[in-house]
Amino acid sequence: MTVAGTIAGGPTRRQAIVAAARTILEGQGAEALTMRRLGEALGIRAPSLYKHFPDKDAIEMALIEIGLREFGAALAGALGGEGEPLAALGAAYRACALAHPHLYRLMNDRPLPRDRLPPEVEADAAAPLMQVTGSDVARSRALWAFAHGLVMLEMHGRFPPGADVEAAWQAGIAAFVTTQPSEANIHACPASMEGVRP
Amino acid sequence: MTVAGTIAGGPTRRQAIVAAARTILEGQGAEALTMRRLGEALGIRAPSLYKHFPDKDAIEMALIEIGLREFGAALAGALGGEGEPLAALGAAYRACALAHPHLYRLMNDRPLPRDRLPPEVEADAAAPLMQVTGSDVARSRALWAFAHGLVMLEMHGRFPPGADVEAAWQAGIAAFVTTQPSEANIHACPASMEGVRP
DNA sequence: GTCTATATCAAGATAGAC
DNA sequence: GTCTATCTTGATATAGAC
Repeated sequence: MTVAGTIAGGPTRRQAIVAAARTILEGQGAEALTMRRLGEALGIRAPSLYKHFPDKDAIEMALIEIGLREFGAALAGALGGEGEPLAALGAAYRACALAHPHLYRLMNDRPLPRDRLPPEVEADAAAPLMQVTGSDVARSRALWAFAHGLVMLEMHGRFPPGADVEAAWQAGIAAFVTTQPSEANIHACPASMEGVRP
Repeated sequence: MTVAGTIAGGPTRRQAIVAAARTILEGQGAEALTMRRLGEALGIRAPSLYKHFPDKDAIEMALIEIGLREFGAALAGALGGEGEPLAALGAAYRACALAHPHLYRLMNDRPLPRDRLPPEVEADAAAPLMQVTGSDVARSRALWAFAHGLVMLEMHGRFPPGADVEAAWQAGIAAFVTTQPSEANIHACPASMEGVRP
């Protein structure tokens, strides 16, 4: 009964490969994640990796899946505390993205190959964004766009040195808070939300 | 008196190269813009290009400069008409970006090498974003982030097929309109705005 | 200003032995 | 499951002749 990655007794070879891939990605960026370097980090040759993954994309997809799960969990956790939910969500989004910029870009700054991803992963990651708007899809998408755009601009250094990025976050969050449809909806979670993604 | 690109009598060789580079970029994407293909499009060999530009980056910078000028002009034009300025600006931003997605990404989805760009170009392109908020820098940055984020998500197909992206634009624009500091400021253009970029 | 020839480097992936 | 050897492809850029 050795289903890959599900039993105790040390990490699977696959898991070790994914862990090493993540270290390279987060430390040196997506361009540095090559099959040769990945093999080197594991003490094996690049061709050996193909005994565990069919191609490089499969390794990247494993990273994307992990990233989406962690990111979604962090956002969900931010909604658990007290304080303005929108502000808390925004702060968590920013902190999480900036803490893992290369992983964030791998997840969110390119087309998502949905057919190579377990079906619930994407919607689960997006659930907190739906929750905070009371499942107002258009507002969730607008909010996601704001957060994603600000994170990307900040990552790429598109604001002048010394710019008050925090003030920009507050200005945007304030805009979305002010137009909230109703307080009552904020924590509502209709059954129809399952499977919905922004 | 044949200053490059400033006199009548047909395009400079440099200009022809940039024009061909733009055609490739817009038609096939940034990855397709290689020195070999660019030479091929012009009927010459790749090494000959180095007689006109020091390296590939210089050609890309020329494209970025053109793109920023055109984009800024389009945004400024959108503010000239009647109707809600924020809505007009948003619509122009989206239309312009989606009409030239590869050029847009070259301009906005990566770090901007400011030292290889004439100093006024970036601020000029951003001026309409400053104008529409009455030079509220934080709000301008938040607005830019929203527009940039939504455009990027749409370009990458991050919304489900059939998603109402237009509704997301309206939801975001509505949020920013509602929190406008004051109607009077919208068309104000203080002298201190020159050189300011979001 | 264009050419040919070449340097340099690096990527993903496969074949087949062990 | 790992290895070596190799295929295939493609990139930027330079040297030097014409």
